Amino acid sequence: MRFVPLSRARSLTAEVVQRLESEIDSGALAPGAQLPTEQGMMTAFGVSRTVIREAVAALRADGLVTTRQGSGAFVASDPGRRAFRIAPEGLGSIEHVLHVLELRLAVEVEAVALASRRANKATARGVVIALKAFEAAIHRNETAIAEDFGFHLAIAQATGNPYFVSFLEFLGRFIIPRQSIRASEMTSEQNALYLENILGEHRAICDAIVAAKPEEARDAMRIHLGRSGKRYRAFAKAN
Amino acid sequence: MRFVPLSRARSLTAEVVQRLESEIDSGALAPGAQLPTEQGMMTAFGVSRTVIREAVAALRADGLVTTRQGSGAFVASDPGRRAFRIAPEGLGSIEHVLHVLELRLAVEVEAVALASRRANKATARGVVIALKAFEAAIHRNETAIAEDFGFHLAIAQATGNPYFVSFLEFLGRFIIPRQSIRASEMTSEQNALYLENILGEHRAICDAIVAAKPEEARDAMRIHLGRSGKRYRAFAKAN
DNA sequence: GCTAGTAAATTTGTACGATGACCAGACGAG
DNA sequence: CTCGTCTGGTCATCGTACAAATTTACTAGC
Repeated sequence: MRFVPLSRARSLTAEVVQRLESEIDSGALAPGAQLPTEQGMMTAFGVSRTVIREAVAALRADGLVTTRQGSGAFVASDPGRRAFRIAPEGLGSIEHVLHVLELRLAVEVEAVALASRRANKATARGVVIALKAFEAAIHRNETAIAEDFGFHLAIAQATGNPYFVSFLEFLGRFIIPRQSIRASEMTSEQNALYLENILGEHRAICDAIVAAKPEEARDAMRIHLGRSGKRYRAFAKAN
Repeated sequence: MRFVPLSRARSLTAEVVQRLESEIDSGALAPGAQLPTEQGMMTAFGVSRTVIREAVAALRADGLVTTRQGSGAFVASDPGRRAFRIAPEGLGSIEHVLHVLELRLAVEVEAVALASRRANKATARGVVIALKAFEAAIHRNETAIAEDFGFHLAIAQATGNPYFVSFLEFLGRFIIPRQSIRASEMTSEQNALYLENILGEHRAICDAIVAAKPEEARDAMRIHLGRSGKRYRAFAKAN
């Protein structure tokens, strides 16, 4: 018998947030429309002003509403502020991790092609330096997780498109923690071999970038991340 | 002369939120660590409890902290909950819009390849239906914006990877409003011609998917979105 | 009638105090 | 050592009050 968390007894604030969110999503509260006044919501939901204000503060943090003192609270007319999230609930499953990896592959394969075409001296140098840092960390017999990610980040920087950088930083939070297992579950020799493989793949990518060969870079990145997926799958099966 | 909002006169809540955010980002408050108590923060910041509670509610909505009644407020140990945002400030500039389009291209080019390989009967049918809906809207002489986006969404659905769907839905909010100009600025004939071009590109993509030819699909999508970028650039220059 | 200026009403922002629910640790009985 | 009980601390919710900003209504003047 497994005990489920028994209905959580969600807080009033969370309740109000969800109600208002669904009102906005359903279009009952159109963009630009004014929300009921705090007094109105107090009576409508039957809660205190504190709860209403915290709920509105949460929605404001999410970018769904804006408030103006003396005027009221309004549904954000700029629909852009809403955020992209990856629910951490399903992240335990192998399937979800691979799905995230697939999204990352899509972005990085294109990023490396852009980097090949557009890298200038400084950004290309950044990629080379990141590769060397990765190599040095391996030779110091470390897990080199940060350096690994740093290499990918350097590529994103070389695209000249800031969104690639921030998106990769965002996804990195989901990929990296999984990798951290590799230190605990492998012998030192296994780890070294594993990292040497990755280093070779990284080197191929780096060469393609400095040679300004987008198609080769694309292929190299696709191979690299494809193998990462295989490695993760094999690891997950082993546990 | 453009009047800037002169020092913003930010609310106390926003101030506290930013302070706490930087504390967390800098690592002064490590993941899992307990925040000061509400009383402590009240005296530390010199504000009332209302402000503190609203600030914490905002951070909680952002996923940075979790609160437990009777225990305290803690920095979220799961770093994954943080969201990916696109700041709407720079979105007026052409450059930023093209950068977003570039990110979208990366995701969609891969998505259409995955769809070609993995589409089953139902999802492939969804793509075809979306294409027909787009065509019908054009023949009804509409702007067909929703149907256009619907076609791309159907492809994302055909990948079987839910993250492609949600990410495209997220990006759609940034792309679509820009397109909406096309209705206001064009004559009916211009619009019809414009849409016929897009329809042809969509059809090529759809054909590649049902024929299960990933590489052709990739190329078709790359051409399609590449031209979208050109169209937007031309439009922006004209204004 | 129209405009400018002022006053009042409305609404959000902030402050303060009080009570209940919940949690963690101390303490003692068995 | 294990199990209740107690106690202090903390968040959740409630209520009231005032400040600040905006909107609306009104009034005087032309």
